[in-house]
Amino acid sequence: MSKFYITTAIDYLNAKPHLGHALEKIQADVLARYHRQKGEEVFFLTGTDEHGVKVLRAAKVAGLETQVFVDELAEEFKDLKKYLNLSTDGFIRTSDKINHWPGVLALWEKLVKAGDIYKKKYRGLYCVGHEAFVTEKDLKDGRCVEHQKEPEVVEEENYFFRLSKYSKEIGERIKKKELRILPETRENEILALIERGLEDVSFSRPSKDLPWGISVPGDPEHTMYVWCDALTNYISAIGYGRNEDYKKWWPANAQIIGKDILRFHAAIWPGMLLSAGLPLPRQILVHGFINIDGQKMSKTIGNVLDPVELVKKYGADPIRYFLLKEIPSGEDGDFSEEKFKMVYSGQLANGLGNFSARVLGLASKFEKLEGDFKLIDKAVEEKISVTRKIIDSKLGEFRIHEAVAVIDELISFGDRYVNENEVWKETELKKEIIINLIVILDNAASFLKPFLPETAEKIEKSIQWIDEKTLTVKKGEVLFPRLN
RNA sequence: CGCGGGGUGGGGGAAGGGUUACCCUGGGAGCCCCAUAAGCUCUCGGAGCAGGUUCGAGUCCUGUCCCCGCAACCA
Repeated sequence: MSKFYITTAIDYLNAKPHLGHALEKIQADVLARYHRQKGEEVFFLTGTDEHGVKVLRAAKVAGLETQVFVDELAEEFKDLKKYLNLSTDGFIRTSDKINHWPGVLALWEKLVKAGDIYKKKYRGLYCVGHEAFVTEKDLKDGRCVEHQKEPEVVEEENYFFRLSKYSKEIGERIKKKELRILPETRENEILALIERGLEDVSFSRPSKDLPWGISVPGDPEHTMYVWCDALTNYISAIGYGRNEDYKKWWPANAQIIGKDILRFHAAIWPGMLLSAGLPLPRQILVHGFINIDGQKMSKTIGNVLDPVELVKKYGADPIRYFLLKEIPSGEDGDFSEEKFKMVYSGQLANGLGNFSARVLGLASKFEKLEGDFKLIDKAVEEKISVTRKIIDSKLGEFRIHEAVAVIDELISFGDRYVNENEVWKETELKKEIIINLIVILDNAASFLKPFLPETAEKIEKSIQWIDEKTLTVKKGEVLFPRLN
């Protein structure tokens, strides 16, 4: 049995989950469920990134001890599993000293042994207000925009990782598709960046500035910076640094991330893996951002949407459906409640829900349906097999929205089939047709399972097989009640 | 300034040199009544602007206007 290891980015704990987090998790969940359905052994990982100055500050603002703060927030991210109906197998937290830290320390040592960690002096503009370095763009007339203070030039010594050494190798692996990056525009983007040559990256911060994190082995004056700390979660979670289980799962078959962190995952992370002598992930799938009513989601605008609220209001499957179908997998998309309602009533209530009710209603007129469910209409058989093929290929290309669209098309085909055959007339004589319809609905449910697990299950429960040639049907509840 | 993406019927999206530009939604007409006042058929309606390449261009090129991202060591 082949394995399929899929990860999402770990979420940074400076705020609670928003709709964008939900999108990524749901996309990953579809792939995880799909591969499970194919009979593969799947491990689906999510988690949280809990270190760094921003977390420290957010905790302070909340008036909580840092660990307490992250514990509480991490719960909210964990809860997404329940609300969004995610089939995750693991959840890793970077503050987890038992499961995560050993992997981080082991990897750091590996990089040291490879001769890729070195100390270097760094000069930068330090803003006292920020308690951090600032860059030119934070300044206006030589002063920090936020604090109206002139930054000082400060020099400090940090550990660096020799990423430059792996620049060429990473580029080649990507070009050879050993490390596949989808969609292609993202691959082009990262290749262009790599062509220019990757620079070494800073791997630590002085502990006095960053007390919340993992200390550099043998040098408590320094704390690891995010790269080695956070990226390592993908292997620490499956045992790296603790046991040999990681060899079963690594390399990841798919790592789903947002477009904002492409560089880290397609450049720094592969560099670290190469240095440590570990295989690279097979593919990186990059999603876009969700706009709300055409506007960027932002705290200042105040349009940040809470996925949990939406799920409570509309249910997990409708929200999943919208995000999967209406947001193109690798691109930016738009969410608005108005648009959501349109899709809900058009596609879910009128489409899938109504079709299901139609077919189950027609079929339930028979006490028992007997017949040869293998011997179906050529056109129906063809439609189903084409649908299956397209789903397979679309999911392989990280085009989830198109996979959903093709299932919708099958439903639409079914609706046409009902009309064209005037199935409601002389029901007895139309038994063959109804059997075909059941086959369509049954297959649609199976196709839908990774996308809308709850709905698919409801449909499947309505069709009760007695044996290969006999079934009874009971009309279930309304799948998608009308919104008003 | 630079780099990247984009401007498609009233609204939202898809396709990416080749006959009548696809889907959802909206307007109009008809069919049907099994179903969640759902379904089916027909119909209305479209490519920012200006050029160019080509037998043929939403699709390639140039210019122009507009929109949106990114600018990796963001400490």
